[in-house]
Amino acid sequence: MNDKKPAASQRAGKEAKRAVTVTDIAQAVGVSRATVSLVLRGSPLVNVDTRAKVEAELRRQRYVYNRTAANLRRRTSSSIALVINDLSNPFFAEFASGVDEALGEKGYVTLLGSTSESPARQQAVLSTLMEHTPTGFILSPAEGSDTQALRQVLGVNANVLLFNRELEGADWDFLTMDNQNGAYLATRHLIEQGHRDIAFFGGHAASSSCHQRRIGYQRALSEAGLDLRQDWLIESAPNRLEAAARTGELFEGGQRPSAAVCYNDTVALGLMLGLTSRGIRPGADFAVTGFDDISEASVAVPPLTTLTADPRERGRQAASLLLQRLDNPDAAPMRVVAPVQLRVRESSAALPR
Amino acid sequence: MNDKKPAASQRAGKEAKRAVTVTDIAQAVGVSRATVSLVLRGSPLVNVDTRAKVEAELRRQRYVYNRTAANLRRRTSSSIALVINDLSNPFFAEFASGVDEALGEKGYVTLLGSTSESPARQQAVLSTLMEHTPTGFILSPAEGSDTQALRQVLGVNANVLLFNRELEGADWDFLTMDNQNGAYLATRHLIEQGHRDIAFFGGHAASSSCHQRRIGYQRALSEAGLDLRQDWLIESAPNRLEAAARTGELFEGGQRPSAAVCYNDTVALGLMLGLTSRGIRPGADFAVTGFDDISEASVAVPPLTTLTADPRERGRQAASLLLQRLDNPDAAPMRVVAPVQLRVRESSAALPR
DNA sequence: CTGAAAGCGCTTACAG
DNA sequence: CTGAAAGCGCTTACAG
Repeated sequence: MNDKKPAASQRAGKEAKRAVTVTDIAQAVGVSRATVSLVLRGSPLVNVDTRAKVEAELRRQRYVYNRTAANLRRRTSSSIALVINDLSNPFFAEFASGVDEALGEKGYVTLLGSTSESPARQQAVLSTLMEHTPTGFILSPAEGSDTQALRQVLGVNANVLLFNRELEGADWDFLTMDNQNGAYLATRHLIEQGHRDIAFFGGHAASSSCHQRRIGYQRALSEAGLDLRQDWLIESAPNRLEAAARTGELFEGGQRPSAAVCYNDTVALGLMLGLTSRGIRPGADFAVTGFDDISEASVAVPPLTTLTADPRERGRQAASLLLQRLDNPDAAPMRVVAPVQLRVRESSAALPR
Repeated sequence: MNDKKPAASQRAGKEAKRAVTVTDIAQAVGVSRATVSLVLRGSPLVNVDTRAKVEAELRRQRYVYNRTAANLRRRTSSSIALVINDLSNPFFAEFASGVDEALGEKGYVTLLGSTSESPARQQAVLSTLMEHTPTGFILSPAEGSDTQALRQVLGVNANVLLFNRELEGADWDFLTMDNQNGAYLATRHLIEQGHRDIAFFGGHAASSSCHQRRIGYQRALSEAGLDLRQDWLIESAPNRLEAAARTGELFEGGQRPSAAVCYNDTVALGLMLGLTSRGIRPGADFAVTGFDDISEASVAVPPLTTLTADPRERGRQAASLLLQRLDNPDAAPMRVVAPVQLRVRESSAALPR
């Protein structure tokens, strides 16, 4: 039990008006509660007339099915918990929207949780959600999550689908963008535009997605016979402010890059800010690519070349993978890599020589 | 009961591993279930030693509190339903984020629902959510919602907070941006920039927020001694595409406006697109203002002058208002107007004469 | 085809 | 301070 949290309030009214129950309906019609229950669950066993009478009474009394009670008795659940870092990130908002949509179609309700990238809050949120007995979890783990601690709070046999961030030693299902290929595509695109001095900008090297993206970047470089320079691997928290602040690090060495593959769109937008404030025009003097295709990417100045993963569709996919898992609890963990497409815009134009 | 929806799956494993219950703990320790329950709920009645033994056993068996069972018995609920049109709208995503954050702090869990602006889907979603017995609803109604139908599905004594869209004949609590004052501020700002021919562009006149905004617009005009022209009141669905398509309607009359107060940012962004495609440069040849300050507003070309309402803070406020209502079910309906601030950017520059 | 009984996991008077 | 009993609203064998 969670001892920090107070709450849980009485239903409206001093003396909570009792809701209409199967008992009320049964009495009114003159049948047993079992019969009412069978009608509710659409059993074919019930006599047509009995069914009709019960259904009429159900409507008359405006009966509302109490699914939580039914779930308790049946030892099932009709909810799924969706836990993400931050709904105000448009990528995750789209994702959440897709999850909720797909779950709703299957009769599940979505329990929401957000962690603000804090592993501690994540533990607290998951623990609270567990008390509501969701059938499963769709979790985009906070950076720095501890797999052990997660397993602890989620229990051994929980149905969990990890999204976006891989976890050391976790044997849960995992859905990820094709980070490596995405960064590869972006880098190759820049090379095709004539760039030879290309940095990789932003993200935390420790995070699995940043790691994957750097590998793709590296692969494209080496395929083109270009050297990888350690001083052009620049880390930054994935927010605009820090990215802008770290812009200078690109130009500290003797040789200066003419382009940067950025960890994601937010970082790329920050970098463009940083460039502009130095009098370097993104898209004209310096090429930039992002990752995610958030809605701001297309309206940025210049519009941002990026990789699109269709987050809403990823959400639907995540939901569907989790539901598959429910039907098949003993199957081996799945690892699904969703494809990613390059969206070329003006931020990655060829530079005049 | 909802007859369209199937679903609700067994817990993991062919034969669902029984979860650890108070009974298990009670047996292991050699006390009654009542005592375990008292320990769980932190009752001071329990002997210190007994408590310690129970708590140790709770940890040892990794007991997880089943709050849904407790809620059933106590006739309470610890969830609140949040129903919005579209999570992928950044304004609502921020709002949802604030709601969830504030509810979480009070020990509530958020049930998510989205309607895609469809009243029919809204009914279905609300009906499903009702079966999960949430304590209350935070609802941003779909356009064209039927108050009667809503009251029907939500029941008489439901705790409901309406957000953003007023509903004819509804006596639920209502939280709204200051639409009227916002549009007034935007219009006055354009007048101060030297504009005298100002249109109001976008939104459905039937929607309450559009209606309010038009009133504010009108008030600013009349204060400045400017005439209201019916042909400069142009409707458009609040999406970018339709707004862009309707751009032409601004220039059909003899006299052409030099500026437009737009229903919201999305419409303004669409209008800017429409202007550009006609060779009219927004911010240089034609001034534009929006409403909402979505994240794209600041990175648009040119950056969009708009009204900011701090949607995350509105979310927190909505949560807090609903919780107030729970404590005070018999108070009169509240009507709360949240202030709105003008954010001046380049899209509303003074035009060269 | 229908009903009586037991039970999901918890809590709450009521005794003692 | 602790336990026995009843019950939240539902469902599920089991009889008949």
